[in-house]
Amino acid sequence: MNKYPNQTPLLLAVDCIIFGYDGIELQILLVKRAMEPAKGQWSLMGGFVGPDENIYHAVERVLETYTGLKDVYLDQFKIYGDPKRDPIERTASVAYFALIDINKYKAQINDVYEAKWFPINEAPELIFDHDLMVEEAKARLRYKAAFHPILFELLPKKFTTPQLQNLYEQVYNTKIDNRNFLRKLASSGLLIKLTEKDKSSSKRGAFYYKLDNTKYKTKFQSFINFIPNPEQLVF
Amino acid sequence: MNKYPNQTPLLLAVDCIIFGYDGIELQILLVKRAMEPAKGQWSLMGGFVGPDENIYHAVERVLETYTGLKDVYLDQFKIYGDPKRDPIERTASVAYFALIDINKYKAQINDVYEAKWFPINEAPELIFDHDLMVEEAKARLRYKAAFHPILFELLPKKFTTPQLQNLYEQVYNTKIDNRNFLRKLASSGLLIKLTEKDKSSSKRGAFYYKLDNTKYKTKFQSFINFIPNPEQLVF
DNA sequence: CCAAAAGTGTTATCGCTACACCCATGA
DNA sequence: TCATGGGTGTAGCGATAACACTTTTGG
Repeated sequence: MNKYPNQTPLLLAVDCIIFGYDGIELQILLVKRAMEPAKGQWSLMGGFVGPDENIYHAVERVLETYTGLKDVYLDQFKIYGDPKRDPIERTASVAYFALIDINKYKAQINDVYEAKWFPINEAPELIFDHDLMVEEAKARLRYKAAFHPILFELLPKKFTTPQLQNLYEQVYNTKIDNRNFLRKLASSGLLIKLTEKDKSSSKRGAFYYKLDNTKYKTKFQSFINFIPNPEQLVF
Repeated sequence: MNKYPNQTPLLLAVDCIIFGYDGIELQILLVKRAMEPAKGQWSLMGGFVGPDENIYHAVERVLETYTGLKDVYLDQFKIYGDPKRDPIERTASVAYFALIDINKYKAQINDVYEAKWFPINEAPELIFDHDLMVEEAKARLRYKAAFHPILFELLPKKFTTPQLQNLYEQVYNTKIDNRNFLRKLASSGLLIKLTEKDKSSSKRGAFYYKLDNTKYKTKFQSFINFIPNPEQLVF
């Protein structure tokens, strides 16, 4: 077939900012880059979009390759296209943030890739513009999580409300009044209380909850304000 | 310099969904495509990202070429990358929606391009996946405008509150109680009342207002809920 | 004087925030 | 028994939504 004349093509890639939560801190998953340039330096997980492959498929493939996970929550938040961002060849990169259950990942650890979780504030310097991507991904995560219950994606099937509250506190770097938080949570109707308790972090134990998946799906589009005074959020 | 081996490059383009408001309806600006394929069919305004050109620069260039306008409100909302979306050659397209003052555009009319404003619900069928882009741009516009005062970008320097309310009603396809609307508007502090009246749409006349640009900038990041019950918005 | 659009107040409800103490348990 | 983290209630405030009539004026 004919082509458009006089146009300069470029490479298209995807990069993932993969967030996880270990019950204490928000983490990101990084990998040691396996190819030149910058081989051996820390980087986001990414890959080129293949011929005949659509972009979403490419991210899913990259994620599965590096983490073994499918059906992960993914949010395409920006494309980075500075002509000089990759010194080897012009490459535009579609950035996604992913939210995964860190425990599911652990089960799949794959030592082919040198991958490592880092607490969000202790991550090493990354190649190219990946540090910028991480910053912007964090901002977008905050923005979106202020109104949509996406942070549940970071938790295991069974979790406790203190865990959940701590997660919100980590993401927003703030203290939340736990009575108000639990009231909002209850009124959201998203949680189902289980009879079992988690005794690992206190003597009294905290009840496990699970997501009400039906309500989760129907309420996902709703704006639920889990964060006090979200006016300051940058987007 | 060396290149990445075995990667297939593609073309990168930008497409703009340009919204305008004539005081009555929300409109989009379309153009008759000047090249094959689909020459002569209606299309969004777009163009290829040049070598050594960053993406944002490309949109700005495209917008200025077609509308004569600079410094337009632009929001990059998605990249469309289906391998078959352009039948000639694989092209990924970064979609932006733009909000412009339709009067400024009129002053710049440029008959080199066959461009035409269409009421949003009376637009013709578009090429490729442009209809999908328009639908998704509308959804994003609604989403964002529910919390950020971006719709002011569609109005001329001087405007009346009935015009503004009608704009919100058009965008959300709903009736808004005007006492509540005006109260929210007043409490936002974004408007400065002028002494002049617009008599064009009523005998009594409606006061003109202008934006308080300082407050607009500081409040832009704030969430201002101009729409009752925004819970249903899709994003 | 009348039609047509602009402009104006009140009330009830709801959701949010601030705030401090008791409970359960293992060690 | 005590240290630790889990869990609970209330009151005041502010924002929202529902609701209808008066004002202005050109024709």
